[in-house]
Amino acid sequence: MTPKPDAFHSHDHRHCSDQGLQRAEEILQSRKLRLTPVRRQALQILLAEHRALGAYEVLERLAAAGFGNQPPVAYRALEFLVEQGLAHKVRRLNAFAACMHPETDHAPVFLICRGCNALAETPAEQVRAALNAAAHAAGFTVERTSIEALGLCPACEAAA
Amino acid sequence: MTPKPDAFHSHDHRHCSDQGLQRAEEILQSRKLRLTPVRRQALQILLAEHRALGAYEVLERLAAAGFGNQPPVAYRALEFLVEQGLAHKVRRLNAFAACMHPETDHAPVFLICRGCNALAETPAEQVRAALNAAAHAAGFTVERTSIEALGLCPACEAAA
DNA sequence: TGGGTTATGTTATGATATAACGATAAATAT
DNA sequence: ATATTTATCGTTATATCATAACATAACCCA
Ligand SMILES: [Zn+2]
Ligand SMILES: [Zn+2]
Ligand SMILES: [Zn+2]
Ligand SMILES: [Zn+2]
Repeated sequence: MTPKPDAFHSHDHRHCSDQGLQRAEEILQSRKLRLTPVRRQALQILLAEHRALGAYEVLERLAAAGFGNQPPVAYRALEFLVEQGLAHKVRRLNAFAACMHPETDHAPVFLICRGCNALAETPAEQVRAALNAAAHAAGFTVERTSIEALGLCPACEAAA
Repeated sequence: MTPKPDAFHSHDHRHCSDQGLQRAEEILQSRKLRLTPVRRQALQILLAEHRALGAYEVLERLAAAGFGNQPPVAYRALEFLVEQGLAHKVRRLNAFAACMHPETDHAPVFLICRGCNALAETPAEQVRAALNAAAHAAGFTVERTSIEALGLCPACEAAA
């Protein structure tokens, strides 16, 4: 079978980026929230790469684009994007990544390549279902999850 | 059915703690590695509670027990314990917890109560299997995982 | 246009983590 | 036993990640 285009396979990335922005606009409009210039720029910065960026990395680029250059500038924009499900925090990396399907599937499962730093958000209903089942067996009520795998993407695995 | 005794249910905790230390000794002896005084004390500090402790929290207690009081003292001991599978890092909390079954089941799945900070390590073969399957479908080779759920333990849920 | 609300810039500080180096203790090899 | 090597520990310094607090500016809606 043909592999789906994802972070691990070359693809027309302009498409990811443009579509990401467009969806964000729609989503926020429907929620009557504002995609202000900093937020928009922060999202574009994240969308520009299929990898997670540290807050200070985002900050540098925001500053280069004419915005403030103090940490809260980046953290606030990122916090907003995360709250709205337009970005996620990758806990293993203390870093942030744009969400690749902001409308559905909102508890992300990440695959992080330690070779090239590529980050893929994989649909994983079943992983969440299994986690919910395990939690339920312990009488635990799940509110948020972090599910992340570190390893090698196909290309880096082949190279190794 | 009767709930298993775990972090979320009252139990003879002395047992957890004593057994944890004893297993650690056996495991390290079999690997010809040393459970030095700082390492032993760090493990006891983690074993004392069914919750995750920040490195600086551990450091305070190490210092109070007569060890050095600079960050590397704690970080080194914790790093060793984590490498040996005797403790885990809880990424959502940037904190560390003793492993509750150091011999088996070595990719932990954590349930973190946001009400009382209790932390349970739950056996979750199926969660890992599902994650491995999802990764495999993307051609990704999994090396390490972080699987964590934040929510409410039975007691806190009942209280809410 | 006034007045509440939301968002941004800025200063300062807090929290988490590691690099580097010298001193000490333990294991190993004569 | 003593020398040599290796692992561990203490300490200083610094890097990295994150937020509190407050002033200013933009937006929104009477
Ligand atoms: Zn997502
Ligand atoms: Zn890769
Ligand atoms: Zn216990
Ligand atoms: Zn609880």
